[in-house]
Amino acid sequence: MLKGHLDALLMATLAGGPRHGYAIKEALRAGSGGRFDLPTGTIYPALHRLERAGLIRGSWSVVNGRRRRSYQLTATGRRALTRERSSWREFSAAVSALLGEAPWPAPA
Amino acid sequence: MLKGHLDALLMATLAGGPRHGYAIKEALRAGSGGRFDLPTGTIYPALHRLERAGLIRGSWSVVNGRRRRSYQLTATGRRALTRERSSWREFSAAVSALLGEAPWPAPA
DNA sequence: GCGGGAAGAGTAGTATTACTACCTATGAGG
DNA sequence: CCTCATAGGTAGTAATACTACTCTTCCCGC
Repeated sequence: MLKGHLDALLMATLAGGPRHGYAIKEALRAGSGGRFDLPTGTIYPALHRLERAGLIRGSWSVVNGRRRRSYQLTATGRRALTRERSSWREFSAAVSALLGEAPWPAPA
Repeated sequence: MLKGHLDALLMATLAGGPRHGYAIKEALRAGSGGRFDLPTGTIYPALHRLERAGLIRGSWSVVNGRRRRSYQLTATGRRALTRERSSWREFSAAVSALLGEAPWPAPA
């Protein structure tokens, strides 16, 4: 369960240049040390969602007789990724603080 | 949007001792610097869910003519919180790494 | 004595999300 | 020929956090 941060991760894989869907899946798996080995049923619908939202743009090509859909970040997507990054930093800092061992004074 | 980590946060507020629902809400708001100011429509159903799952136990009391439901962690809940903490550490480390500025080599 | 806000608990219904389970096709290697 | 990896996809489901509301009591200001 990626709990709402999937979009950011997908966009992050595209920050270095276009990739096709399957390569995104592999990049996510490799980059997370195998922790995020997402089923295609998670990846593809999410990509379609991002495309509908105008954050990424896809285009068909054929490589070795296999059709591929390559995605790249749009300008909007790039801005969204920046926002997502800082929002993640804030969010994770807050959660980490709250989850820390001793932040909760004994209630009155 | 707390994206699946709400349960862990709720349980964390109870790690220092029992609290009633509204106090949990306030603790979360204060402890997050106002970032997690959750509506009661998020808090209460989540507490009921945790209670049904046996992770927390609630009991009614009356203070100043107002009825209160105080919750405390069960033994199971305490173990679950420990697991959630380490799962969060793993998860957030992985996401932070993937979201970092330069982890994505230009695709072939 | 009255209105409004804070304390306190709750429900109903909704939108989104990531999931399982499936289907299709090609190329390479045994 | 068969299977695996590559590559893309859909349908349907369960869970989750949300909005929007209800109900009550206490306290403070006017």
